[in-house]
Parts: sequence; C-alpha cells; structure tokens
Amino acid sequence: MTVISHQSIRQALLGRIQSGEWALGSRIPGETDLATEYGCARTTVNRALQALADEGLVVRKRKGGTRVCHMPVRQAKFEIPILREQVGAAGCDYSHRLVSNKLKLPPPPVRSRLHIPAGEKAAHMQTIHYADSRPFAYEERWVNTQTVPEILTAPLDIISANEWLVKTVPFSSGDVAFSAVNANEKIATALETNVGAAIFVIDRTTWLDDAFITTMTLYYKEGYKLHSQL
Amino acid sequence: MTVISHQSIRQALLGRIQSGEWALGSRIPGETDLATEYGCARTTVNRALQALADEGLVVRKRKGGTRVCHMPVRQAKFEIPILREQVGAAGCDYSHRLVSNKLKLPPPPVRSRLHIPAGEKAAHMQTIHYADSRPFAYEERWVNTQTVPEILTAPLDIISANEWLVKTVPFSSGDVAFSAVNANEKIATALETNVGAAIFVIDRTTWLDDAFITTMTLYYKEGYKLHSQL
DNA sequence: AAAATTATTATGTGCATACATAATAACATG
DNA sequence: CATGTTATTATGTATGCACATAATAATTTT
Repeated sequence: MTVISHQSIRQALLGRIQSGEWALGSRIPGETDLATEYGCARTTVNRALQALADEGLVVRKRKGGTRVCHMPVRQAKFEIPILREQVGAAGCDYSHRLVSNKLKLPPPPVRSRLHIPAGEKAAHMQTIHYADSRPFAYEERWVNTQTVPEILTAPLDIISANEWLVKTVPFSSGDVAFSAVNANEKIATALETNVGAAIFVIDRTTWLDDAFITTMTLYYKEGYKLHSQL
Repeated sequence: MTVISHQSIRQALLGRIQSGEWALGSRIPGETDLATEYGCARTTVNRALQALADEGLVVRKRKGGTRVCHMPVRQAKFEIPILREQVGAAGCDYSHRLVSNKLKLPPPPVRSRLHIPAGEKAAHMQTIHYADSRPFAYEERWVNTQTVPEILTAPLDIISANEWLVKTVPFSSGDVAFSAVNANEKIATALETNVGAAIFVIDRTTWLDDAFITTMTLYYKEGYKLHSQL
C-alpha cells in the first residue's frame, strides 16, 4: 500500500464500526491485537484510535480498553465566516459602512459578558456590511476599551472593527451562539428588509486568557444559510 | 514538570503565537530547533505542532516550514444536539408525537438530495418533540426506503425516527445547515406559536458511503439558541 | 535565458522500546 | 465481610532512529 498506514488503519477501523461488526458500546480489540492483525506497530494503531476518539466515535479508558461510543453524537466543525471572504467567495464586492461609533455605558448584559466594572464606558459600534452595495449583514458590537484601548484610535471607517480586531488580537478564545429573531425596526432598516423578517443571528464573545475583548451580534440578511459538514 | 510534555509544549507555542512573539504569517523555528530549545525529541514537538495545525493556528509545509496562519479563522466545533438529551439536560421530560407517517412521492429537492429515482416513493414523517408536554421542535423528515427499508416496520410512535436511525445506522456522514425562517401556518400550529415568528432551522442530510439515508428539517421553538465554543 | 535536472531541507510517517498512569481485578487482612 | 493492599492490564506518552515526501534552491543542460 502506498497510502499512509495510520490513516488507512483509521479508515479500516471506521469501516468495521460503521458496518456494525463492532456494535454500539461494545469493546473492540486492544491496540496490541490490532497491531498484530494489521501488521504494524502499536504506536500506529494508537494514533488511529486516538483520531477516532477525537472525533467522538470511540471512547478509550485505561485498562478499560476502547469501546465504540454508544451514543454517537457526531460533531460538526465549521469555520466562523469572515464577512469579507464570505462575500468575496460569492463573487461580490465587499464594503462596509460604520453607522455609529460611540463611547458609552454598556447595558448590564453586555457589561457582565465583558466583565466591565459598573460606571465604566465601552466602545459601541454599528456596522453594515455590503455585498455589491446591497446590505448583507448588520453588526452591533461592544469593545472593552480597558483591554483594547487602541480601538479608540483605529480607523474603523477604513478597516472594519472585526478585521481590525482579528489583526490586532488574533487567536483569542470565544464562544458563539446561533439563533433566529424577527427583524425590528432598526435591523429591518439596516438590512433593507421588512420588520418581522426572520433573521439569522450569530452572537459572539471573545477573550484572551482573562481579558475580555469584545461581544458582537451579527444579523444576517434574510435567507442566509450557514453550511457545515459532519 | 509533571504535566504532559507534548501538551505543555503546545501550550507554550500557543502562548508565543498569542503574545505576538511570532507575528501573523511569519515563520517559526523548525522542529529540530524547538526540540533543542525545549529539551525534548523532535517527535514531541512535531506532535504539538500538528495539533496546532489541526486547530488551524499554524500552516505547515514540507520544506517551507511552519508559519503562523495569517488569516486566523478559528473553527467552532459543536455537537449536533440529540433532542432527548437536550430536553433532559434542561431538566424537562422528553416526549414526542408522530403526527403523520406516509409513503409518498418526494418533491424534487428532496428527491435529488436523497438520490431517489423519479417515480419512486419515500417515507415521509412529521414529528413534534415536547419538553414537559410543551412543543420544543417540529421535525419534517424523508427517509430513503431503498437504503433503509426497515424504517417501514419500525415502531415510530414509541421511538422517534431520529433515534431509530441513530441506533440503526449510526456513524453516517452528513451535512448540516442553519438558517432562520418565519413560521408558516403549519409550523406555527405545531409549535403553538404565531405565524411569522422567527424560527431557528437545522437542515440535515445523512448518508453512509454511497447510500443516502435521510434528510430532515428541524424547526425549533422561537427563542432557541445553539451554543458552541471556539 | 529558458528548461530540465539534481541537491537540499523541513515536515510526515513508521517502528521498537521504555516507562507512566488510571482503572480494574485479585488478594489479603483486620 | 468489609476494607485496604497489591498485581494486572490497556492505554498514554516520550524517545531515537530511519526513511519518505513535497517544496524549494542550486545546478546543469539545451
């Protein structure tokens, strides 16, 4: 075989799981046995099994051995889209407009999400993102000026806050949430759609270690779909 | 150090990336150098770097070396929720009601998604999922009876089609899409909400190798949020 | 100078070995 | 019989080595 052994073994094992040869929750042969069977080193089998474990297909326990996951929750992995790329990929021209950019007191939910002390202000900005000069998404963002004071002097009319943050504080951690809301007056106006339209929403908060950076809500033009494999 | 070396090295490297010591897109030292620096084998550094590459933080090329990803698209990973678990986790009782279950001609979009020949029928079922006897999600599903004929005799009033499929054809591949729609009459009735309400939607199609199994649309009760880390 | 060939380099992979560690089973002890 | 102690076992990790491979750089050939 010219193929890579640990990957083809992973594939072989996956096949035996999918075919039902090893039932849900059942224990599969030990690494040593499999190594003998496939004629390779235990290391190689180990690597294949770890990969399957990472994907949530098997559960491994010391001494307990490896067993097929009895509750196969396949996990979907998808890339948080970057608007410019997303628009570009669709063959459209990307642009954005900073509607407002003020320093003011954040409402309690935002304050707690960004761990901002009471009475402290934060940067609030509203941006409309366009694809070929048609609104594509509306962004509402709060930035913690204690952790990222440089945002105050950034040229946000030229580079969007999102991109500025990606360049300035890349590799931050965060959490995301997806939901749907009916467009209110403000959203409908920004996206040039009707009040009440079903809008796909992404909420996102990011931080770096203990420093909370930004929280953002992104309202997509109606009809938007986010795709992913699993 | 009592900690595991390849993980702590991964952590150390991550720190150097996050701190900006290695700028976006810049090349980082080779495995051999890093191994010397951290006083470990190249294999160990390799493992740490591969992990970072899997997470999309660095890009590795043979001969080209390893460089910090210049366009850091962090990918979110999340588990496709299983309704029963989801409801149970919220401390509610799960139940479901099979509203209809018929064999009929699928509409063209469904037919092509499941690769069903023209003129061939497929199983169509509508299910309402409840949390504490309040509607939680409404499911509309088509099952390819050529690949999974057993579905026709499954007791779908007792076990939901979803769970039956998970048990019968686990570990299938698939794709997912998220979107938002306004509730129409049918959805509104099923979810006991108003027509026009913003509904979070999950579309999902699954297959095993070449065999297309099922396609499903899940309409969540308004206000639902799907969370994830990144 | 353009194109084809060869060397170099950094990562990719596999293997044998050794030892660590968590979970369990077997055993002994009060 | 309950309980604490000691094997046993399967996975987890690290290492040194060898060789494969892709991408680039250097060289030669046309």
